[in-house]
Amino acid sequence: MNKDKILSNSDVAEILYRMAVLSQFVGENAFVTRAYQKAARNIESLDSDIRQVAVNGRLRTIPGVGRAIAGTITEILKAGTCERYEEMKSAVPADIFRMLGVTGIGPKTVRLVHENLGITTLDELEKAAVGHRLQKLPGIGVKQEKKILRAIRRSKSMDRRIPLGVAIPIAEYVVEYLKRCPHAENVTVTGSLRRHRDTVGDIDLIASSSDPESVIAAFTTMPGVADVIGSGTTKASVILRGVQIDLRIVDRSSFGSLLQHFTGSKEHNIRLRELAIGKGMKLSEYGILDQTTGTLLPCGTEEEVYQRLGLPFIVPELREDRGEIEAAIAGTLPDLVTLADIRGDLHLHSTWSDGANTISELADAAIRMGYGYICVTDHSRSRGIAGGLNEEAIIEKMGEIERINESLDGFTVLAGSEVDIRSDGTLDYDDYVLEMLDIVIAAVHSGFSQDKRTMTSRIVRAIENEHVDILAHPTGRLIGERVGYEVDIDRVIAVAAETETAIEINASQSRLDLNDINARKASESGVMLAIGTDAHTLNHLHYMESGVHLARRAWLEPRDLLNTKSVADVLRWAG
DNA sequence: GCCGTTTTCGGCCCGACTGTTTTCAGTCG
Repeated sequence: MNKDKILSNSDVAEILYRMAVLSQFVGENAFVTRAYQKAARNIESLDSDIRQVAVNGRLRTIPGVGRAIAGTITEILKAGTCERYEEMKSAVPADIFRMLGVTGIGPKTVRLVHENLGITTLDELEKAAVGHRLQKLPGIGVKQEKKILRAIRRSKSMDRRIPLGVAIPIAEYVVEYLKRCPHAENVTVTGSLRRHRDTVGDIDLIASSSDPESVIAAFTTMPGVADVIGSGTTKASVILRGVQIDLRIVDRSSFGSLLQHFTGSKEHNIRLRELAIGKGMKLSEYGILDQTTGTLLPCGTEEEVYQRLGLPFIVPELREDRGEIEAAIAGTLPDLVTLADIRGDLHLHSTWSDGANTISELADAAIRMGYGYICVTDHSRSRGIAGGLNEEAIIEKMGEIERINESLDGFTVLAGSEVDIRSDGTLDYDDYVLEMLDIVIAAVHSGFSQDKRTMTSRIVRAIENEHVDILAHPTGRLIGERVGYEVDIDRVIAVAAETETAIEINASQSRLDLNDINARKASESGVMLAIGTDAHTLNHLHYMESGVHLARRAWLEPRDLLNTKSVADVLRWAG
């Protein structure tokens, strides 16, 4: 790591996560690993800047940070690394993180092949498996060697995380298929997909059945299954269209317990189990065991699980151990926004630029969705490739919007634009044009390779323009395609709070930008958020649902979002 | 390595599957 780099919370967390991995390898006990992970997670979701916390001497007020880790953090902030980290790194194979990234290969296996065969990279491990050198090692046989080889080849051909646009249709296909099995009941999506994370690692499904084996058999022989990774009497995993799908089956009486368990997150469940122990209970996917009487109480519903632990129900989107359990205990869980609270869509493209539908068609669709308004935000003049409008065209477009509004009752089309932020931070229209528009969305669409400092001041300059109402897709990421430009998002959030500029939650399944953590940070900093679908065709309007789920993961309530307000209030807000 | 209205030492979430060392370790979620 560059010594001169200013470290963020996530940089520090990243090193601690790596230390957690390395600690497993150098033979520390498992609780050391957990301690590093816990500290890393709490630093990652910390509201304040870790540098400031360190300066104030308050590192040990962070949960999971004790004397040793506080010292480690201080060292990292000063030097960009720490002695213990470097020491552990030098004792392990160079390619350790890639090897451990392969499902089925853990620290014990890596250590075994390193010590016995001198293997340091994933490619060497693959070669050793091909040359049948692994099966001679203690604890590894012919089957284990084959399994490792298959896992390596699979991981090389697979993306690590899958965008929702890919995962959701696959999940729907499998659920529909299983529902047609005569013995499958309650087929339900769980895991990170049910928590509505922006990407998922695999797809987790559960079901109940009086004949689990027939359901497992149907699952593993389902059309499209490319590989069966494992198959037991209650659980199986397959690969379908390059995605791993896990199915787990239990008795109907403990369905709620199972649903809760497999929805996760793992961290949330660990906290719940710790809480259960404190109350003399033991929580598992089968139910809650009363330690004093030794009786197991299976929970038929998820609500029952939380109720028995003395907690209000916690919705799946919040189950990340980011303070939801403390809030549940204190009775301060947020009253989260729902799709029904959304009254309009503020980011749409029409045939005036690169959209597929006319303004009237967009308005009709929005009316059918129960909205009170939309804001049509076609591209500005520099986006030639996307049909960006020059000044004359945008004024003509405003005339059309006026005519459409005259024909509508109880619904309003707002005139907006998604205006390019030029590379120097100026906007793509003169102020007199911006002033005429109801809503101005500013967005970066070019010059992605600018360095962090330049990009940050470019965006800051744009949102300091008094006509800019919303900053669109603030990091520019495209899930699975590009990571986004370098930007100091904390600085952008701070300036947005000062200038009262809203920040967009772009609901497009390939963007979902801001993400949940930053959206929550922005809201806590006093920034208004606005969910926009960035729709280019009518079916994109339904991305609003993904945007709402993201907002819920960011702990947002209706009042935190611009597009839960009436059109009059939106216009008043935009000034 | 962290933590404490049971504990400053002795705990730390729970269970399934797989393969192999025939009673259990490694890995995963």
